[in-house]
Amino acid sequence: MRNNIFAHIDCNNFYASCERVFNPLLRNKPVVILSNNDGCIVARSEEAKALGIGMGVPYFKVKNVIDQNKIFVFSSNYTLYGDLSERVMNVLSNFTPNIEYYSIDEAFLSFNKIYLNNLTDYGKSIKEIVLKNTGIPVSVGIAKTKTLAKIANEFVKKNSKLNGVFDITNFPKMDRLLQQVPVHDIWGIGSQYAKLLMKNHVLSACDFKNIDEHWVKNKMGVVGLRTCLELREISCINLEETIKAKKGIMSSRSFGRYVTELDEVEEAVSQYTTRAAEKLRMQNSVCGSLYVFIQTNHHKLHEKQYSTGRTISLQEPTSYTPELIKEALYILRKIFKKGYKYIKAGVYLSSIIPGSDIQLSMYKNTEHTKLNSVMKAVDGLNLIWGRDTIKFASSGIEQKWKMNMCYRSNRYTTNWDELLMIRI
DNA sequence: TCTGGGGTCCTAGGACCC
DNA sequence: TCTGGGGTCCTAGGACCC
Repeated sequence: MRNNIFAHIDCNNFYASCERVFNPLLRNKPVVILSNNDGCIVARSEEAKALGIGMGVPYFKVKNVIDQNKIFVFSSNYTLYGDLSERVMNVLSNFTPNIEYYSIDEAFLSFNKIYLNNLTDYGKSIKEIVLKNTGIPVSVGIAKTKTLAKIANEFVKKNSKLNGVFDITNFPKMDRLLQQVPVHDIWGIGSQYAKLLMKNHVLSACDFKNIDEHWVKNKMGVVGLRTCLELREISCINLEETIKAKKGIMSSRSFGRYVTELDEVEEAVSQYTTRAAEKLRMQNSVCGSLYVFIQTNHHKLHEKQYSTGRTISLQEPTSYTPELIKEALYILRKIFKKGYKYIKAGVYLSSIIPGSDIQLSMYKNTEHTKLNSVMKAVDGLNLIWGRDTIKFASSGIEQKWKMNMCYRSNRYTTNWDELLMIRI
C-alpha cells in the first residue's frame, strides 16, 4: 500500500531554540543569531521578530535597535546546531521509516493514512515527544503533497489556535485556504517566478493551482509544473529518503578584515581546501576538479573591484589534502593580483566520484592506499580531539584573516571543554 | 567599521560526431 | 559556391532551497 500522506516538520526558530536549550535565561527573551562573520541576522526568536528585526538584514544596520531592546546576540554555532538537529531527526525517525532529512531544521515524513485514525493527534504526539526528548519546539503540517504540507505548516506558524499542528488532508475549503497564500510564499516559487506570475495576475496559491498547465510548463519548466500539480493534491515531488553524496563541495568564508597580501590569502585558501577535503572524505569520495575564487568587497562601489576564479582539472581524482592544497595554491598564485583589498575567498571541489571507483584502476595503487590511510588517521584524530588538532602548516598559525565570531555560545554537546556547568 | 555559506536541478546552446 | 539532420555530451547560467 502506497504511503499517501506527508508531514512537514519544522523546528521553530531553530538556531534561537538551540541557544535556549542550554541557556534558560534566554526563555521568553528576544534572541538573534548572526551569520558567519557576524554579518547578517539569520535567525530570530518570536520576541525579536516582534521588535521588528528583519530576516537577513546586516547586523550593523539594526545594532541600535538590538542594544536599545537588550536583544541577546549570538554568532552562529553550527557545531551545536548540527548536533541538536541530529537529535531531532533521530526522534522523528522513530515515527516512520520513511523520512527525508530536508535541511538542518526541517524534515518530511510520509506514512499511510489507513493506520492512523487521527492525523492531528498523531502530529501532536510528534511535537510533544520531540520537545520532551530534545528541548526543541517544532510545528507540523500534514497534507497529501509535500508542497501542501509546507503550506499547512506556514498556517501553523501564523495561527496559534492550531496548537502547532495543521492537517489539511481532507480540508473542505481548500481553495479558500489557498487564496490566503501569496504566490511568493509557495515552496518552489522564488522572487523571479513570483514577479512573472504577479505580472500575469496570478496572485495567490489558489490562482496558481487553477492556472493553465501548458502556460506553466512553457514559462516555468517542469519544476514549475510539478509545483502547480502538487497544489492540486497530485503528488509529484517524492520523498528523498537516501542521503546522496554531494556533487559539489564548497568551502568559502569572508575574512574578518580586508586582506591584501598573497601569503595571507594563501593561508585562507589552504584552510578552506583542508575543510572541503574533509567533507569529501567524509562521504568517501574523490574529486576530479577544483575551483578557487577570490573577491573584493562588492558592496563598496567606490573601491577598486576584482573578482575572479579558475578551475583546474586534476590529473587523477583524489581526496588527499596536500595534493589539493598544492593545486589550489597554484591556481591562487595565477589569479591573485596585488593592489586589491580582498574580503572573501573560496574553494569548490567538483567532478566528484566514489573513492572506490578509482582505487582499483590506479596503477599507483599501493601509494594511494598509503596516502588514504594517512588522511584517515588525521581525520580520526581531529574527530576525537577536535577540529584542527592536526592541521597543515600552509594554513598558518595566527590566521589573522579569520572570520569574526564575537558572540559564540559554547559547543555544549560536542566539546569537552565547553560542557554545561551546573553549580550546586 | 560592519552586508553569510552552503547546496540542488533544469535548460539552452555550443562542440563534436556520423 | 553550395552546405542536412539528428544525436550526445558538456558547460554556463538561471532558477530555486535552507
